[in-house]
Amino acid sequence: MRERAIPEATVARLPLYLRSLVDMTERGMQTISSEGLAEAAGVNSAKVRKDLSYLGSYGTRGVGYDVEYLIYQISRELGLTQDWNCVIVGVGNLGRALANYRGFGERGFRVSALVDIDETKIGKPVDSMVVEDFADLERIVKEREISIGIVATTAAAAQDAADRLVSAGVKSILNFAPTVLQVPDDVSLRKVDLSIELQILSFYEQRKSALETVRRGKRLTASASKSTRP
Amino acid sequence: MRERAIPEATVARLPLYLRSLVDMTERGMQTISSEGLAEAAGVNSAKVRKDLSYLGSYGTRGVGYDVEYLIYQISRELGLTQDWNCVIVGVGNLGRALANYRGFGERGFRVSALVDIDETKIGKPVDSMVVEDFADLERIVKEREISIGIVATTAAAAQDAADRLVSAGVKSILNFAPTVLQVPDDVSLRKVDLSIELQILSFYEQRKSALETVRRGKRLTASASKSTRP
DNA sequence: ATTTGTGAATCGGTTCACAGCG
DNA sequence: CGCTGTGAACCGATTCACAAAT
Repeated sequence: MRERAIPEATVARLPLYLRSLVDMTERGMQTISSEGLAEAAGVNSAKVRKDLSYLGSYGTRGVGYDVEYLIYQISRELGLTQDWNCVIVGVGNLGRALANYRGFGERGFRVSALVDIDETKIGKPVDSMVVEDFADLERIVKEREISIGIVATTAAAAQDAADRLVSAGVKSILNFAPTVLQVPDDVSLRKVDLSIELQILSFYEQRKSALETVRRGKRLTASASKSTRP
Repeated sequence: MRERAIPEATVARLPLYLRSLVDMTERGMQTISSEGLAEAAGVNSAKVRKDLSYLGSYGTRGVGYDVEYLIYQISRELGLTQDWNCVIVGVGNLGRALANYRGFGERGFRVSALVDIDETKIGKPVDSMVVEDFADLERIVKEREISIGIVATTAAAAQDAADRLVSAGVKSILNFAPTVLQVPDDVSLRKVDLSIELQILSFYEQRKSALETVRRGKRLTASASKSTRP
């Protein structure tokens, strides 16, 4: 390999490899095979080899990958050799939990500001920080060189939060609010949506229960569903 | 269409459509085109039509989809016509925030138990519940017919939490701990990993900064990276 | 002998484009 | 005429399988 453009699917797995590799150094391992790394990361070894080949030829045939060196290369590729300043917008239950969450400072993400619109929260301390006014977002982003915005507002407030982050120049947003956000093409947006994850689990769980019911011979009334066509 | 096997990618989007549709009824809309639903859900209309076609032919050509009817069909497909009991394992910052999170009871997910190993937490109230002993997990799962386990422990404790959930008969697990969990094939596992999401954003953010630097003519020292090969 | 790196085959999912239907 | 439903074409990602390297 050589030359740019790492597939998105690969980018999404690199942090997983990185975590496994860090665990491995902690257990004193010097080298690791694609097979071993695959097992630790919960993927298969062909995927590991192909993914790593996009970064360069960093393995040694017959031996495997040097753990330390691979950590360095993946970190560099992911931009983790520098720290990133983040702002959490919305200091409710979730915002507070995120602010308190140790171990995402762990990989160079620093929560540099907490903002909210609620006047009763502004000025109050949360985890050795003080909640600031959402109205000051632009200034805060510029002064503290914030590059990542974490949206932890209600669904209703989330689009406004995102718009303000974007106009303050933030180009990376992580959305925890249960709503679809619109952002310009040059802004990266990822979402974490608890209730969607639960609904996906529900789908497969239901399918399992249905299967179980059939297996017990209880016979599902297959289409007692045609009900109320409008 | 007809006959089973809805693609995974489609299953993952159904909750998104459902949410948009619910918003639409609240705004009094009776019917919606694939184009309109696509816009609301942040996807394209071909995808909407193909996805919905896996559920059946629920649209009307020349008109669109009946909002209420589609809500019913998607809910049924996702297994949301019944309630699901959940247990949160690990009552730290995150576990507490999840316990307090209103609006995932909203779609029929009921937090029926909070458990932890920490004796100083057991017996204490959290959001109108009392933290129970992790040791009693099997009994609690059986008694309350819990089908979904939410792992909000530390990385170190997560595999044990998952193992115990599995042996208690739980077949759906949502993992918030920053570690890869091993579960049997018949158990559905989904994960929410804050720090991985941030690392993915970091990758694209870095790429943007690099591009910006080049654009300013500052020329990136392209491979000042071959550094410390081992 | 072992394990990487990678073309080639394959798979799942997306998008196109239009026939079919209201 | 408008919008759905769907084959067909396409595309990105996964897996296979093996030659190359040590």
